[in-house]
Amino acid sequence: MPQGMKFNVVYKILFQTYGPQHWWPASNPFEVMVGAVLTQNTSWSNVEKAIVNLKKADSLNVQAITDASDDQLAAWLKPSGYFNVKARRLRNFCTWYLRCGGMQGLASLKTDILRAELLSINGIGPETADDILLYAFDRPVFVVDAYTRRLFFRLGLIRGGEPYETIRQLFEISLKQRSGKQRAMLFNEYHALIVHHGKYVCRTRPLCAQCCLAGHCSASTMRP
DNA sequence: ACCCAGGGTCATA
DNA sequence: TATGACCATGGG
Repeated sequence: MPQGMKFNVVYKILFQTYGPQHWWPASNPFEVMVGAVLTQNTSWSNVEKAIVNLKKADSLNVQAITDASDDQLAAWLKPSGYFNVKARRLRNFCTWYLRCGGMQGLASLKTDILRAELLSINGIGPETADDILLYAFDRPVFVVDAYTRRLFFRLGLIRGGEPYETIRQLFEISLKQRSGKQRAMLFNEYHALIVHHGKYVCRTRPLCAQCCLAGHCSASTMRP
């Protein structure tokens, strides 16, 4: 079987195993963007606590975050870790968001331009930018994260150490034959499935057969 | 007590 | 280009 075809097969198996995931877990695009920054190298359960803090203060919006003091912002973000860094990154993001005219102005940009704009923000790297492009703007961009690298290394479809951009393009080239909207929907579900699967496999055995696909490993720390 | 999590920046070679 | 230090909380 051609290598490119295997990326389609893996999707099929994941979907048949776990079913649709309804991602991103957020109620609106701005909340997606905030969550994308807060979840950098951080478990989602910790991010949720910070999101709750912002909501309780009625501050999960550009204006409130922009108006808040550094100390106040850091206090809300505390449970998500790296709170001083993330407070600065969230502020950088909000400044950019307002300068670009909010969702209205940003939605009118072509994907390449929007991606370059996001990457110009200090604190927004490739994965965070792609989370935002895919889950807040419905753009057909594939998100590559640590789970993606681990799974596809185990499946023998990548070497694991490739640059982010190399792996992203591998997915986007292999997953073709669809319209932009259909691609966005596929990429959305695919990444969500990879993360879901990744939470239930072990991370200690580099080439654990149980962790490749279908079936959970006895060495997993998080069994369903 | 230790390991890790839905990364990114910056300094250094 | 490619490593390494650093950021910090909460759950297993």
